[in-house]
Amino acid sequence: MQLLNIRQIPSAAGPPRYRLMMSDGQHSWSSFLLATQLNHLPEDNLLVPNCVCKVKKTVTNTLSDGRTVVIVMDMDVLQSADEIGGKIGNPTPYDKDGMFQPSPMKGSPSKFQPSPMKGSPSKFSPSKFSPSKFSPSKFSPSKAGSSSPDSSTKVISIAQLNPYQSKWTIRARVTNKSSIRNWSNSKGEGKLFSFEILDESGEIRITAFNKEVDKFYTLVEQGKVSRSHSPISILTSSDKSFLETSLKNDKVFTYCTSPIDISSYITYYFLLLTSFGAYLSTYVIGVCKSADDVSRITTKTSREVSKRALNLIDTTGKEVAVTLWGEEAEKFDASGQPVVAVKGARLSDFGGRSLSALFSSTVMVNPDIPEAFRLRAWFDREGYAANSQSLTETRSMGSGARMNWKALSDIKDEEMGHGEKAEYFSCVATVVYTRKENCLYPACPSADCNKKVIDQNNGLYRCEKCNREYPNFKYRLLLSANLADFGDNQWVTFFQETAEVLLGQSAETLGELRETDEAAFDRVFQEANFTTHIFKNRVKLETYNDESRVKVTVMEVQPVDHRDYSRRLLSNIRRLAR
DNA sequence: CCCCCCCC
Repeated sequence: MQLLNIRQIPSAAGPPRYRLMMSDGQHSWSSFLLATQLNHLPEDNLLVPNCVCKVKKTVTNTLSDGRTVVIVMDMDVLQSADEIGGKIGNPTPYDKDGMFQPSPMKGSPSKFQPSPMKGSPSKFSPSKFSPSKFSPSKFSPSKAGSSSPDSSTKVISIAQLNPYQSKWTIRARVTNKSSIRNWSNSKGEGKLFSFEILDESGEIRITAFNKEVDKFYTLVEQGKVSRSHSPISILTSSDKSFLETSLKNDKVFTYCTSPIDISSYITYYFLLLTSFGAYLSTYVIGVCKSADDVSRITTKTSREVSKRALNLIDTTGKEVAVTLWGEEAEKFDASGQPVVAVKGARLSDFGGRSLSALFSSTVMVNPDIPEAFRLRAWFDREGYAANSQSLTETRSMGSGARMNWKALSDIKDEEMGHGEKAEYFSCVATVVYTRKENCLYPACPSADCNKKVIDQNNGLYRCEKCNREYPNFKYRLLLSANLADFGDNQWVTFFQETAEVLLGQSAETLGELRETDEAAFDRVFQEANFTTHIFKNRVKLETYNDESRVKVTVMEVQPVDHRDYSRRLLSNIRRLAR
């Protein structure tokens, strides 16, 4: 097995894990290595991309979503990376900016089986990994002029690119090479071409300007021919943008002699698991649980553009907002909660963590890849009901996204509202009684005062709060009603706005009806009876004259999404059946 | 160094 890629999987609980991408030249597979097992590898500093490993012991776990995870319990490193990749890599441990911290050398050479091919044993002596080797001076720009990929260069995957590593090597395959383009503007003129490189973790665009066009254009053309699984190695320094990095004159661009198979498609990682760390470019796949309506915004340069945010959720229970732009935002159809894969979205820190699709991003709806089918199955079975934790905080969330679903019996059983603060919950319930008597009261007509006015019986109405009399009043609703669900019933109060939604009439209309057409007035209440809604409520224990009672106020009335409701019920059944 | 992708 050849180790193609190693990356640490952050986890809140339990030991850190490393995700290994292995290949035997024909197929590749991924597995996990527990950090505790790393310590059992005497030469774990050699466990770097491109090394050859012998996997000796594995255990297999089946996750709740049906996926099988292979955990490597014991393995040997048989060949170092530089023996395989020739000039590409050396057995260099990742530094702190990589994912992988070398543990102190415990040098048990007996376990390490040196390759019979070549390479002096001294190469693997502890001194090779002495701290001085990784001192900052080694990575200083002055050293960057070196024309061959020196041994200090880390071989990393594209997805591991981050702004804190100054020097790295990527083994990748060239795709999408452009032709040479000339430009001319106020800042000057020149020529450029760009191409993309791809490895098992991701893609990145590289641009060459002017002199570098002359130097690299032909070379990269050859890289394109290497589609037949002969990846190239690129050594370059990072510049400020990792999404589009450029080739520098003094950097080397060579071919890899080893027959490593880098496939032509991208593996979509379930990056929602993490908070994305330092990654700038992301490859995510998730179920589009919800999406905003498309909206038009005006940019700083006063251009109008369409945007739409999607909320993607994955099996980790994490959720993240991805913003689409322009035509992509307009034509996106969120119906049916499709699986969406986004290639190369930019990570933004808006709302904590959010993603923004770029010009160069690809958005795929229901892509034909195994991960998409797994996600679909997971979501339809249980994911829809998962209480996802969003990495993106938006203002509209708060009460909106987080539903505290309760049955009416829970109000008593859980003594809701007995604490210092009011509690909020949502329920699906049916109106079984509306108390139409005294549901309307004459209120102060001034804008923000809703105080009940006193009829002075002289055509004037007095407001105690405003301390003045008015020739008119406005009707306001204060409706008492009884809600029931399968287990209990509960008296609740609707104020103006929620009562109007429930009754489907404005307070003003109702006031008129009550005076002019009592039958029609009654009908409004009859029609509201035995209707079922989602009610969002506030519960608080209130005390009047030594008597305490729980008061439930309806804050919002919404129609029932039966699909969502049914799924939640099914999920509850499954949970309770365990 | 070209293009750039935006807003809350």
